Amino acid sequence: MKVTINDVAKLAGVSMKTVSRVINKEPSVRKKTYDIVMDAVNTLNYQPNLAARNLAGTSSFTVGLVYDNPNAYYVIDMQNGVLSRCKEEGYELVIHPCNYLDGNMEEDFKTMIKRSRLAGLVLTPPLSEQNSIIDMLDEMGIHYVRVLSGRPTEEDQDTCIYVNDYAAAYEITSHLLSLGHKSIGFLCGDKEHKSTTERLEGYQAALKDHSISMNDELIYEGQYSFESGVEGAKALLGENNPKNITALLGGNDEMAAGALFASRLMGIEIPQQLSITGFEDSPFSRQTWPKLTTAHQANDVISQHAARLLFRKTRGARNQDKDIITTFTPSLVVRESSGPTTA
Amino acid sequence: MKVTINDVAKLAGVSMKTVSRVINKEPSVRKKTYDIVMDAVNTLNYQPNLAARNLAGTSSFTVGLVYDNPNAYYVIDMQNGVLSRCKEEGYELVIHPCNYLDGNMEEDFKTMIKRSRLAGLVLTPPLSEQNSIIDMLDEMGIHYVRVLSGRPTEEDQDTCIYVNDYAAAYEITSHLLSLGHKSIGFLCGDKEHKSTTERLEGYQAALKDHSISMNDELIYEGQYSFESGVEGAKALLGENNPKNITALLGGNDEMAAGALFASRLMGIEIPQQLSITGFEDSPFSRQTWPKLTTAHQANDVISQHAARLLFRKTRGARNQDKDIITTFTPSLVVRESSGPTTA
DNA sequence: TAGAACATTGACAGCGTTGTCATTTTAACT
DNA sequence: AGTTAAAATGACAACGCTGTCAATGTTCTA
Repeated sequence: MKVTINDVAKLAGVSMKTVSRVINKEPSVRKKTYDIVMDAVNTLNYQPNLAARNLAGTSSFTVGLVYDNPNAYYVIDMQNGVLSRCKEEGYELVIHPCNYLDGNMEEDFKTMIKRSRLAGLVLTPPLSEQNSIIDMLDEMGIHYVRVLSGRPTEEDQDTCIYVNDYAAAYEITSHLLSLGHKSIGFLCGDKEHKSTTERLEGYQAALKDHSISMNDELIYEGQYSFESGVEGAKALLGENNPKNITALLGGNDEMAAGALFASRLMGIEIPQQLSITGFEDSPFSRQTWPKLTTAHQANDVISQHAARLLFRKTRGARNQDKDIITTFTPSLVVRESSGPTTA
Repeated sequence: MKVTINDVAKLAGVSMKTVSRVINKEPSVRKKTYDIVMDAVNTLNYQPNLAARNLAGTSSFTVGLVYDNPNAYYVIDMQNGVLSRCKEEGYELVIHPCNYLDGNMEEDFKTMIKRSRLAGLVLTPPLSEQNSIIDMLDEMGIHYVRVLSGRPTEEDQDTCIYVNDYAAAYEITSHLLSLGHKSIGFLCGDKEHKSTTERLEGYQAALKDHSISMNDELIYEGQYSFESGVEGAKALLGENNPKNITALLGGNDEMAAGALFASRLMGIEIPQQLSITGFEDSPFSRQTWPKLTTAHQANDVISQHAARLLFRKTRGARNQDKDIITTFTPSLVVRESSGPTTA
């Protein structure tokens, strides 16, 4: 019933070490031997036992995905991406949600690592931006790949996957500008997040390039939540929209949805009286009314590349994956929540 | 740096087997010995190595969570619930998203099980309802716990956690009835899902108890998706709402949101002209406008109990967790999408 | 064609636990 | 106190694999 490396070895007529070499794709196995062994592997439908591999080897076959993110869509996408690569490479994934504010994060990490020695970690924002965590991991000698907001200029392409929020925000803002909007509000997330400052700078750069003067009063800092989107829209639009805002950039889809909600309460027609845009293209940007214009962020693809990058680091010479993309730029998706100014 | 069971044994002045007994909470360890060992465990901050335990032991310390569900909120909640129990009990979780239509599910399962022998599986709908899968698992001798839609009458309380959708639908429908609605439409999911028939029967029972005659034309079968909610509302409400529908029961929040969207397109005011209710109380039932009246389903708690049930089965005598709840009834949450009939 | 250099394979220990079974200690009886 | 049963502990192999290093095969050089 249970087939081990020995069974394969016996059937192939080689030592178990040779089978081990084959399944680990080690060099210096004759092509012919390789084929014989693979035949045996296939006829027996052999699956190497992960526990044994992790115990015996110096390297491990489990990777961790660490996140502290309230956005279910985001987490699922990241998870699926990493998982799909793991499956292909025979790794297993242990997920590790955590709460940065908990404080005992360090202990938490250590426990996780002791329990199952890890090949490496995929870190997602906002954890991936926390220097204290990075330092800790470096100190512990743990491999990791960070997914974070940034631009191609930042060249740590061995451990980072960048999401170019700057460019995406620039594009969305340009879209709004080309529609004729001049007074564009920005509902940003909290400034602790790198994505917030990146998106903000993209927004500002676009305005500048279109010779529109900046106005800090058009910027509202929230927390990337639906509620703060509601609050932000109320704050910015005020009683009678004194700032003559005709478009609102949501820091993410949730905030945009919140703004949509608030507009409704205030009796504002979207997009006739106000354009609203989101960010990320999560499923519910398609489930609002009207549907949100947003920037599509391919989280599943991003996380797949993050996993590939991790495997490349982890397995050194055995894996020279060359086609890893390390910078992703979310792309504009125009839907019904944005339109030309009527003014 | 790396502390093993031997280090603990040495410090405690006992054999490693005794330490093993202590960390596994085996009986027949003297209280005094137990304390000494635990002290050593704590001062050394010992964490048993999972790979070694899985390899050496007959039982395993990893559980699997299997799902084929497009709802990110649901999956995350289930995951977190199971994970929190795993953490407490020292288990690790491997998640296994799958696509039932893929066909090669069986192979898939077998591979997963071979790679890391599993203590057991937590199955979520719709997989948990698939008899072919259950049979397969029984045949393979794999422990599992199923989370599925059902009522207390069904008494497989050793392997099943029931979500009483029937009662919840009854309650929601009653809520609508008490508001004065008489012609209530139902946007149900596809009938393949047990939750669909359960919710449908609850709806029908409530109507019956209020002496309202049934009308199959008030029922639209969709797929639990936003889009099918849109379609359903259009179909039911038609050109001029010929059926005089004043309330619409969504099979889940997404369908309700879809119905909300469609109503908007048709210029129908919610809740003045039409009440709409959801099911599940997922985050976006709070992010629609108006917010959805729905039935709160505590998925995280449900999955925690599922995990506990699994552990009880798995560890037999060593674990006699008695406070496991095996039936959960989602509870009505009244928000702004439902109101009295104006007719 | 001998010998060196290199490529390929194998024997065996060891990874950190748990299971088995033997041994020692304690408790419970005459 | 002496015996016996039961409880508590320990010694050691085994889990299925990989790392190390030695052994064998192959190819190349002169």
